[in-house]
Amino acid sequence: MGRWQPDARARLQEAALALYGERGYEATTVAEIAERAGLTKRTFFRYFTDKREVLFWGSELLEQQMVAAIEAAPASASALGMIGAALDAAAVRFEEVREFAGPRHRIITSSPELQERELIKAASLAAAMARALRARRFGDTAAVLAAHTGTTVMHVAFEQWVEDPNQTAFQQIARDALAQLREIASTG
Amino acid sequence: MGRWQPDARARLQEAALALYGERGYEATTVAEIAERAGLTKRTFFRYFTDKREVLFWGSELLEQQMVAAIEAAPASASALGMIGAALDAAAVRFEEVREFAGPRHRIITSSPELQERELIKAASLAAAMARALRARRFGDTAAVLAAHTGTTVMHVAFEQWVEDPNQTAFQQIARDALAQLREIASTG
DNA sequence: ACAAGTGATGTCACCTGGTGCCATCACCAT
DNA sequence: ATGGTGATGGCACCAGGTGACATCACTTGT
Repeated sequence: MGRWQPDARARLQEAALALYGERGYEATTVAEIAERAGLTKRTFFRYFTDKREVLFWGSELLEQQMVAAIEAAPASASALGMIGAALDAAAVRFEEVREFAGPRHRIITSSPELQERELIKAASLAAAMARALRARRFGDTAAVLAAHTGTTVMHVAFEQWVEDPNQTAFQQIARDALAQLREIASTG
Repeated sequence: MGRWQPDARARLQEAALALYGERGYEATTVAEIAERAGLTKRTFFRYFTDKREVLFWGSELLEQQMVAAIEAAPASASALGMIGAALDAAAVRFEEVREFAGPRHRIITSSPELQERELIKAASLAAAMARALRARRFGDTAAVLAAHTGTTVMHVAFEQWVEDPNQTAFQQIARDALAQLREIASTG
């Protein structure tokens, strides 16, 4: 056994998720989170750049996997086809963390500050996918539009998925949403 | 003449825009902004809820005008057609403030904190447009997707517009972008 | 004309998020 | 033993943000 309790980061995440859920995000203090994890405020800020970031650890991984899906898509695929592949990749990740998705989503929804952070993560994801699409030889505007469309579809699908009593697979919900988008874009 | 200098809000906005531009957003203190406007930190926070909001005054107006455009669109229009009408309305507003658009945009681009705020304003706008589309009898998912697509197109067009040496009209750039979206959504 | 009221501002104390700097302390390599 | 090394604690400090109260010029009712 090491000289400190292991997994300080994970302990901080758990403590934060619990306290944010119990008292609300704003009513929770960083000092309280740290104390619950057996650490100090100062140490909290060594693991997370701010009070919000503790809820968004792992978003780079999702980004990487979705980008990888675009890079691996067949050359014959359209821009939105590649976005579909990226959404399939996201589905895998989401199903892995389904257990925490609900509480985490409710916390984020309850705080504008946290929604802002979620939005900028989505924007970062969109930018990464846009770069990947450009690398697949799509035009600049087309790449950006398709990428942002992808995150929009992802969010719409996510909200349906996280509140779905039937536990429908994310992949299916996302595919339906993407199909609906194609429909409204081509109609009229 | 009143007992206080008039237009406190406008003075604070000007001071903030100037200081953010000169020293950068993070290096500027609310107390400095207030001092430059001949006021106090406390008064700044009576006009703006936080240090970021001073750059986003008037976003509700844009929202209202775009929503109004959707409400006024012909019943025969498609969802994206109504979004197009909303973008035309946005174009009017943007041309009015073209003078400040460039500096303001550069400041926002330079700070993640400000980008977060801009993103949540866009999300609010999208939600408002989605409500308007639902009122026009579009389905839930279609309304949300079309609305978010609209803000995406708006942002893509805005970036091209604000940096365009030819001063092309926003309306034209936005219409082109929307047409491109329709293309990528229908191809493949 | 005088008193009471009103509304924008100032003042002050305070809390919390966030950071820089240095101390500590267990373990590890030589 | 001796000297790193790396995660942590402690402390001082700044800035954003808020609540409570004071001020002060002008307005309104009588």
